Amino acid sequence: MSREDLAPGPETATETTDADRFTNARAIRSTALFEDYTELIADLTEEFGEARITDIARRLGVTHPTANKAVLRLKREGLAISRPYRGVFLTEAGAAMAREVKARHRLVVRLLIAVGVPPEAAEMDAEGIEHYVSETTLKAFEAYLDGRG
Amino acid sequence: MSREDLAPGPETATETTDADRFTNARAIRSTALFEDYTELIADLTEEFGEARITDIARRLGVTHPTANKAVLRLKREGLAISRPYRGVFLTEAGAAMAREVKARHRLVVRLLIAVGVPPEAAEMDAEGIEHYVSETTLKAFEAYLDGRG
DNA sequence: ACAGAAATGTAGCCGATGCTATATTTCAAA
DNA sequence: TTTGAAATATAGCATCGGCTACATTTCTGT
Ligand SMILES: [Mn+2]
Ligand SMILES: [Mn+2]
Ligand SMILES: [Mn+2]
Ligand SMILES: [Mn+2]
Repeated sequence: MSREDLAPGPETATETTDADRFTNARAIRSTALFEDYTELIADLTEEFGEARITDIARRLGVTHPTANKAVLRLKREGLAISRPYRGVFLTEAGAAMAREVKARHRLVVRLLIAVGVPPEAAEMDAEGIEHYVSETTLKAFEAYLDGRG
Repeated sequence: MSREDLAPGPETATETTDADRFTNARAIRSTALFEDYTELIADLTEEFGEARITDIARRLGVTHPTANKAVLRLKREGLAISRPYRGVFLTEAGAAMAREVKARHRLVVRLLIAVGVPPEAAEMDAEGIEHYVSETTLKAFEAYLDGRG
């Protein structure tokens, strides 16, 4: 008797397994860093006209070699461009990601605050939560926030 | 003129910086895997009396060498114990983490559903979100859920 | 009791993401 | 214009968390 035989339940065609959920979370984890970088580069570009490696590193709380290496990956993925010893800029794809992430970030913060989370904690937790909020959940957040003025 | 001089604002003694938030998220990211493992090992132990590597791997959607290596790290951190070719068991510390994580998991799912997220999406997203919900936010979720019966 | 199947373990590869230490380049002050 | 400081780049190290391939041990059916 194998374990799959235990507690079979009346499962139909499609069913979300534990593995599906964990696999989904792993996939998201691998893109979360890019999301944070693009969002940050967009912010810095708006503030200063460009995103310098030093500023990226300081805002993220990492050393500049770490930021530099991450930017190399961003460039490799077509999300950013830069010339040696100069600022980093987003490509259209990178800018699109930044817009999408920023919208998600703000919505998550708003939702958290709406259900009673103190703003400081909302901002703190949102930095991690934002990456795991699906399109479906995002819509639900919007609907919830709309339905209260 | 350095950039710290720009937009200084009337900041007082303690202020949460962007770096603080990202550093917090990175710290959590490094413990999230342990949280999933301990929660899962607790589940399997309850269901089957022990947690076998094969079952852990299948539920997580990874290969068994991956699960095996993770369990080695769990043991190194004092969260689990096991003998060769035998099941994995949580230490008291591991069991405590499992209880804490499971409570957080359930509360996040309940909150998401309460604000209108479809149960399927709530379960999916919670697998990632759960790790980033602070104690403060957790309390707020509880208060919110209490105040609606 | 044994053989084959299943489970577990180990070796070794890879990329991501952090770090320190050390070049190299650019910027800014004298 | 020079030169020291700041910024950037690169080299090299470590750990984590995935994988495949292969070895070993345990379990199971005959
Ligand atoms: Mn983030
Ligand atoms: Mn963000
Ligand atoms: Mn999880
Ligand atoms: Mn969970």
